[in-house]
Amino acid sequence: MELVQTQVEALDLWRRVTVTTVRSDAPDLTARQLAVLMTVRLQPAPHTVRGLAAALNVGKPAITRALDTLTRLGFVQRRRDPKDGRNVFVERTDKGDAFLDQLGHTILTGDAPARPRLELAS
Amino acid sequence: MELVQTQVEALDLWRRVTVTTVRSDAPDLTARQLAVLMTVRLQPAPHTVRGLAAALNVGKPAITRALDTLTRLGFVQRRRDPKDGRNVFVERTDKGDAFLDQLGHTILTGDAPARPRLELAS
DNA sequence: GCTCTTTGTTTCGATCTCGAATCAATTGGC
DNA sequence: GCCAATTGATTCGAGATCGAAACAAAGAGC
Repeated sequence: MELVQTQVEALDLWRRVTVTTVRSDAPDLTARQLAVLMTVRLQPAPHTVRGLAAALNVGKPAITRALDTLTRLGFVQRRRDPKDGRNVFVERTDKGDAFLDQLGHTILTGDAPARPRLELAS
Repeated sequence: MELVQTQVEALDLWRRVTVTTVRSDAPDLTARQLAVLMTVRLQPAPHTVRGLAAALNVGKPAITRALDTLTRLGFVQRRRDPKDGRNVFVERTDKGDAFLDQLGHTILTGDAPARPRLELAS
């Protein structure tokens, strides 16, 4: 059960996932924002603004702005380094993890995200 | 040789490709722009503004703007329907195909795009 | 021929992002 | 203690994008 073998299959997988995210009501993240979010989730901690800027080859202000957006969405959180007050650690959140889990599910299965429409029902 | 099996592997594949595109000097396309470009490339022709808007579940002005950007980049081209002057067909270009081929290569291999830095050398 | 419908584009104000430069806060060297 | 270096945030003007509404052009129906 191979998910992708050829280049066309790889591109079509990317297309299906991209179209699904565009169609969904989930927030449309920039490539940079998504790269930050996934790096924080999948790469070993700790993550600093400087480190993320170096990893993504962009300026620090770009990281700060991406973190502003991701924090506003509740997908990551900032925490001051108690040892060195200049550093800011970027940490995962449950909401960010849920967003990425949904994306992973879409990549694997091609399904649109299960709609959390009834969250107020309980 | 399975490329992705688990959700974490799928997400990490997405992360590597996203980070590679962010780091590269290739134009950063919006998710919508990329969805339009891939749909034009991978789905059967013809493609109209209205059809793309329906497929991606966005308004027609959003498609027009995405086409403006993609046309400016030379990644797609517009052509009037000779049979019905109201329709605009969106067609592939060599440059758009090359961009997507590079993306497909990155997805399959994880490699950064081969730099076309020496194109003036010949 | 005239009107209604369809298709794609443009305008509008608001919001967001960008890179470069500047700023504020903290730490380290001496 | 004091000054330079480091880190992250902020400002600035320019440019891009957004959704909704208004618009222009072409075709369809009668």
